[in-house]
Amino acid sequence: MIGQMAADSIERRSGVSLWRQIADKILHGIAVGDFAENAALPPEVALAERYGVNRHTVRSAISALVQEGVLRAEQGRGTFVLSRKRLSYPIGARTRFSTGLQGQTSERHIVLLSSSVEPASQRVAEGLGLGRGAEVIRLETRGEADGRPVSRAAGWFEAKRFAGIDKAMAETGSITASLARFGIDDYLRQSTVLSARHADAADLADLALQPGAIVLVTISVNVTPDGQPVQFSESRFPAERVELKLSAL
Amino acid sequence: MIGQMAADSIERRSGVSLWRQIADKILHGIAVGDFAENAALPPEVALAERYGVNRHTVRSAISALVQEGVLRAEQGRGTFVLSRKRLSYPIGARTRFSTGLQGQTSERHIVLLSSSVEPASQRVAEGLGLGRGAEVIRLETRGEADGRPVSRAAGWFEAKRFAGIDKAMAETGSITASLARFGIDDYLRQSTVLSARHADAADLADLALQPGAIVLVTISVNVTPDGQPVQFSESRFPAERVELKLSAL
DNA sequence: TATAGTTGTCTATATCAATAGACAAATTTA
DNA sequence: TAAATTTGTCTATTGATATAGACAACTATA
Repeated sequence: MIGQMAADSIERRSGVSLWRQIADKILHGIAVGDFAENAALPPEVALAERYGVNRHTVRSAISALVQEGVLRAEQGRGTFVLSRKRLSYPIGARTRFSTGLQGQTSERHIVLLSSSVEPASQRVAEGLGLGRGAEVIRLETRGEADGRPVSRAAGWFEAKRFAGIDKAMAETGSITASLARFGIDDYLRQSTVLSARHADAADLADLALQPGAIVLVTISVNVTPDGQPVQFSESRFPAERVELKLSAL
Repeated sequence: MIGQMAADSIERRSGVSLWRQIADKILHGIAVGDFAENAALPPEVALAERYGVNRHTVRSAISALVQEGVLRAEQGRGTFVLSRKRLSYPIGARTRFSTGLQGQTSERHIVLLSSSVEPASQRVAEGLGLGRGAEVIRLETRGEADGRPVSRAAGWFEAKRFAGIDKAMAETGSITASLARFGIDDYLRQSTVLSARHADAADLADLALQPGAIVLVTISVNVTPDGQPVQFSESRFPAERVELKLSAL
């Protein structure tokens, strides 16, 4: 009934090239299970017919994905799917990076990219319940799982209360552990706003993405159990590697 | 510290044309407040310099956005921002279309696009706790607010139990009201999985989007208060018009 | 009424994206 | 070994993208 079979939803003159659209389709196909992992992709001619384009266009798409490390092409044999399943990142009342990915990866950790002190912007001040321009500490971090970047986040904390959290973060590699040093042994997610956009230059660099990739963006506020704001943050997830699982919270 | 100033993160040879990237940037600028609503955009030459491209490239981006109804260009005067803010669609334990958008729009409703009976696919069967291939009713709907499409959803219901829900839906224009006819006066969201991708042909048509647009995708299961699965659904939201607000649930 | 600032249109050129066809190179199968 | 299948490379052509420059048309302002 639904889902046209062949010549499947390719848009011309859209500002997005056909090879990029087909690369995205293949990625989606892998994520959804149409193309099994470690198995061969259909041959180039078959894909070309399926999507209603020239074989060379399919080749462009494939070569981009080979470049990204998703596929491996072998002359005479076929093209094989390498990439792992998308991680399912749970978001709930007690959202924690490491515990959330337990069972899906053998290893994960957070890297502190940079830290700085700055006056709070409008939205940060609102989120943390501070006066406009109050000093805040900003931590730029990257989450990695099995060696692949899976998130990139900026977190803001009131500078007065959390002086030294950058050091704690560098040492522990954990937000939860760092906050514990300031007497916060539990915190809850108060709000989360979600959107999506194309990756910008910084995303591409930090998340090892190819131009045109999509990132999921969450903006959230964490509070203590009695409702006191602790952390305002904006996180970016590469849509091709991560999906967000909104758990009952 | 962060965010380069000029020649700001435009990617060449990415498979996404420069005019499309700049159009996306302008949309983002409007959403974030860099470009105020009802005010003039910077002149074309200024934008061209800012993004490090030719004036004609900026013009292509602007003309696409004029086509989308986001901007209005007036010869001799300038180019003006028309579009409304993105709607904030709340997702929580009791996610309801109409009540969720109350206060943000003066009018909203759901249109039933089509309905059919089909054997349950793997994921639908799992979501509803049915045997593979059990008959399910599928409702294709579109959510509209103030005359603009803001969502597009497919919902699946066990055919045996909800025979006639398509008629109920057509008459009431509400999932909640339709389920009430089957004795379900409350239901909760059990799970939600979120992802994002480029809009496909059907999305473009049903949501009145331009090629290259991004859609947020949620896959969710609704259950009765005692945990009995009622509805499995996949919803698509145009990222340029809607953000998802994950409320405490 | 000039003048400056802005969008609109035109021509020209170079590069990227997509199609088309032919054949080579490597692998698997009969 | 021979044939069939599949990826890799090459040439050629067309249309979309992007740059460049010049000037027209319209608006607001000094």
